[in-house]
Amino acid sequence: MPIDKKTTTIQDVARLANVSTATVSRALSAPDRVSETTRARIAEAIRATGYTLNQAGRSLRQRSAKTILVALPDIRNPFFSSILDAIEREAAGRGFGVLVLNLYFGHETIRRLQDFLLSNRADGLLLLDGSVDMHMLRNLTGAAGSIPLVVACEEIPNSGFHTVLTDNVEAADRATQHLIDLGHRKIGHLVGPDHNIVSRERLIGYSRALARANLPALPEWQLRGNFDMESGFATAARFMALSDRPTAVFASNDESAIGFLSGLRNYGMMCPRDVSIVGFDDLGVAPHYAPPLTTMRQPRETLGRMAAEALIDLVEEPLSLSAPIRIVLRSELVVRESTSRVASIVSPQPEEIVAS
Amino acid sequence: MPIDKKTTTIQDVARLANVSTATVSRALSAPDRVSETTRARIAEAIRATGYTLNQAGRSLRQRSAKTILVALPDIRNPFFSSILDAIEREAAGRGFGVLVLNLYFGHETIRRLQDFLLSNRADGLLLLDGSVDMHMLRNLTGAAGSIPLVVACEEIPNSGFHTVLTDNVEAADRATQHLIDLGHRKIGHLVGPDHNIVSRERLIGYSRALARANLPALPEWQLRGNFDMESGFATAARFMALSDRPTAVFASNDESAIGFLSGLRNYGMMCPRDVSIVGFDDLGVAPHYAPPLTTMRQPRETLGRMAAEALIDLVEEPLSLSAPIRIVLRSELVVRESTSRVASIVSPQPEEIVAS
DNA sequence: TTGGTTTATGCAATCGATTACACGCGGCCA
DNA sequence: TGGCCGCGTGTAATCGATTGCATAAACCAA
Repeated sequence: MPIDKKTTTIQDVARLANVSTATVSRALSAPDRVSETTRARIAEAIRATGYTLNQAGRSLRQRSAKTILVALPDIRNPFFSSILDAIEREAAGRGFGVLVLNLYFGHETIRRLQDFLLSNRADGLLLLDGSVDMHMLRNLTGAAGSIPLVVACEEIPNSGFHTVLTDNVEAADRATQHLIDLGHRKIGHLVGPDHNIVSRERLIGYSRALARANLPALPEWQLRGNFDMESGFATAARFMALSDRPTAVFASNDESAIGFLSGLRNYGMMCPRDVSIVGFDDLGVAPHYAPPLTTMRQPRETLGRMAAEALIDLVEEPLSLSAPIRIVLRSELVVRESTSRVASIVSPQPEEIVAS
Repeated sequence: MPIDKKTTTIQDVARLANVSTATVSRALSAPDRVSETTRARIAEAIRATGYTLNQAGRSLRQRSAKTILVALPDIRNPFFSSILDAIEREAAGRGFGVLVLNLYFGHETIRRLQDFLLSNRADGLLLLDGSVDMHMLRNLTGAAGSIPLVVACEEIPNSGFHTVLTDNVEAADRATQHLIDLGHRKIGHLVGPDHNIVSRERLIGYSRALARANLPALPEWQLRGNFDMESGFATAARFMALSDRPTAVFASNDESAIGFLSGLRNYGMMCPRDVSIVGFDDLGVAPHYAPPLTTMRQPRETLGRMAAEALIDLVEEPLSLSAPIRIVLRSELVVRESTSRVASIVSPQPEEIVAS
């Protein structure tokens, strides 16, 4: 029960154990350089004083904070938060702390990023967003002696940064192919935000699958959205307004798929009876939605873990001047009930109900 | 474009501006104690050298890290992650960093908490979990000169800690009352984990509403679960096995409600036709579920923000030896389509389909 | 003009831990 | 026996910023 008025320092331990502070320090960070008996005496003194190391002192001297900075566009998004979770676990296992930073963009955010990195509060940056300006990043991490950086989830093309991601083109292709395999010939796509790399890649994969199967790729079947439920919901109205409607839709993520289905219900459209839909991400709710969602599952935990691993490796072993790391993970198609074989040609038309 | 081989320190700035380091330091932290002209010279020197402050140095001297530690049971849970989001915003606005820590419990976790707090890496603890041992916490934060602590979301009864939460009993009462108002007389409850305070409080609110309305409170209508979708799903089977089934259910959170509904569908039960259900939390998916979920919306953003505010106030103004802060927020009932008036006495029974 | 106050700045100690260098000692080999 | 090695330890400098105290200059009131 060491209730200390003032913090106990390494000095206190040294005094009690009758050694110098240097020896105490060594006993902690390089135990084999200290004799058995001294080590025991120090251990006892530490217990007696209730000493805990002051990280600020160590950081100052060693120029490392045992902390990584994770910058992400939206913590609330379950996709990111589960990656963050995996990152935290990995970091914890290796004795690193995790600072989180919301990226809203604008100058303020960049300044904050800079502050954290250049002020020795974090030893490396794990970036879960590809839309940060590449040159700015290079300036930031290149300055002040090369701060380790790993970009995860999204890619910054031609940047040469270390990257851990999934192959979105290939996965989108496979998702679309699944619909093709079910006999669908008219396949739409809920596109993500314009500027977003991931959304562009998924569009490419979708187009590639259609092209390979010689299927029509009508521009009006590419319904633009924003990766969130609200925009998926809004998209449903535009979908219903189409004169020639797809029988299946590949949504660029689960959230937009869910919003879309929610919107379609207001028109009396049933999934998969009237429209098959395949999503992306396999959110927690996907297996319990109505209907359970067919979706591409990204290995989120693996992704977060490997990204954290890579970053911490870089932090601990800064000698890596070799080629940039590039880890590409494979997503897995999870077939549930939101996709089915295309209905016979003369399927019953849904009642046309006005949206609420 | 200050590409620095070695970090630039306050010394470099001082040299260039022809002043002492003391003056540079003051120019940064107490600008009004430095003359107009000197300040300008220093500002210029800072720009020229690309100086950024070394937080480790400052922390060491000032014994404060400008960082708070947020400890939570599960980052992936959208409920927590949106609170975390609000916390981060508030902290960012006040110049504080946010360290996150997953609590898995067991000795390891406690040790990590301790490390962070006692090592000067964090100035205060924001705890989003009521199940941490109170005495241990008091030891931790009481030792080493009183580390500020705010408990949010959940309460640690009789602990006297500063707390920000919602009134779960009252909200659960109101949710149940909503079902009563719709004419339901047989109302079940998906109970959360036993040891969890929140889940206990919601059970109390449920019971209170039933008692007030003189409605039966059969023990077998309290279906135990775990706050997650899987357990909600599993609960559906037990529900179906009941000889006398409730016509409405108050679920202790949205996730279990969703899992439960998902399970019920396998038995051909329709919501709200056969069972009305009200959830808790208003997760993002709630308005877009099928059916859209009636639920109690907790003011998550407000809660996170206020908790962060309170904690940072305490960190910055440690003189508060007054009464513990206690902020109780009110939740809001959001009525959607998962609840409806009770069906007429002789409602058509659902086909009994075997669960898949 | 004088004594006192304010303002702007510098000097140097300090925060707590790490680590380069040095030293003493025992053992080993030639 | 002398020289060398390596182990265990201590001494003291160091990391970068802050701050108590001192001082000089400027200002003001009498």
